[in-house]
Amino acid sequence: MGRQPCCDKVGLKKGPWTPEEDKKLINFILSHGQCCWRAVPKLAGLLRCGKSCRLRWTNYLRPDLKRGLLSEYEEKMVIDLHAHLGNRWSKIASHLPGRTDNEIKNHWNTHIKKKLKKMGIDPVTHKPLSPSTDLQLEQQQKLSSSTVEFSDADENKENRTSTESPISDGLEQEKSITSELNAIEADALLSKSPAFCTDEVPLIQTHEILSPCASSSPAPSSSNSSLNPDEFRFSSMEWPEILSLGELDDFIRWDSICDR
DNA sequence: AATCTAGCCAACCGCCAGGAT
DNA sequence: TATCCTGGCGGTTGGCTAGAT
Repeated sequence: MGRQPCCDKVGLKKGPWTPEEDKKLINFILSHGQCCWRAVPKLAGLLRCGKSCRLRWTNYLRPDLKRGLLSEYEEKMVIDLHAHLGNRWSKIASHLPGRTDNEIKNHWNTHIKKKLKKMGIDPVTHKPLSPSTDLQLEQQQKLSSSTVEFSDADENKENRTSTESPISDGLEQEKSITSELNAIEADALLSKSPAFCTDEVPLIQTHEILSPCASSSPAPSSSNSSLNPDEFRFSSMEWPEILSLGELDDFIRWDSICDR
């Protein structure tokens, strides 16, 4: 038979997280890494669903998250990626280090959509909304000239919409996009880093968080739960408020937790 | 100063794929 | 092989805040 249910949802707290709850969750993840989200709330002393804990961690508490608005470059990346991948926010987020799918989704819905509409571009299809005026054409040219180019993918761009083709094209296209983007991102991020919204620099760099044993692994993306606990162990680091909370020794290792 | 409105964003909900039993 | 659970994903909601009246 299968496993036990994630949570019974009875008597569980919902709504905004309190600082206390955050502390408990951070404490727990710091000392045990990410594993068995179902067990986290119980062992961390939280009246929350495991799912809620995972979401809180990945979208808000993860130390490698960037804060603040998306930079102009990140915004362009999002637009280009959306044109190719559609509403696959997690895929898009995986190309933007330190950004979460939720954050990108929100930013798309609240800022980028409006921006594109203003420019006469359909945010869904990435095509002109109506017969373009000179102004709209000019704006579109500006946008396209400043966006990240996809050599192969762009050739077919005209014939498809974000909702149909990018998804239906399947994994092959995504792979090519991904490999192109990796190269593009590396260059672009490096070359732009001096002006890369300095107030959005992550509070803590990934390499400062992960212990040497995990150094061969890439920085955790929005979905890094596949890491085994030994690969995802925090090194001793400064984390105001958190490390002073104590109680860490009271927890047991994930190995034994997961066996239960 | 009080009320209303719109925008933003954190969090929830429901579905799905993959894995465990 | 069938059943069930987990983790992940995208869509949606609701509360908070700032600006307008």
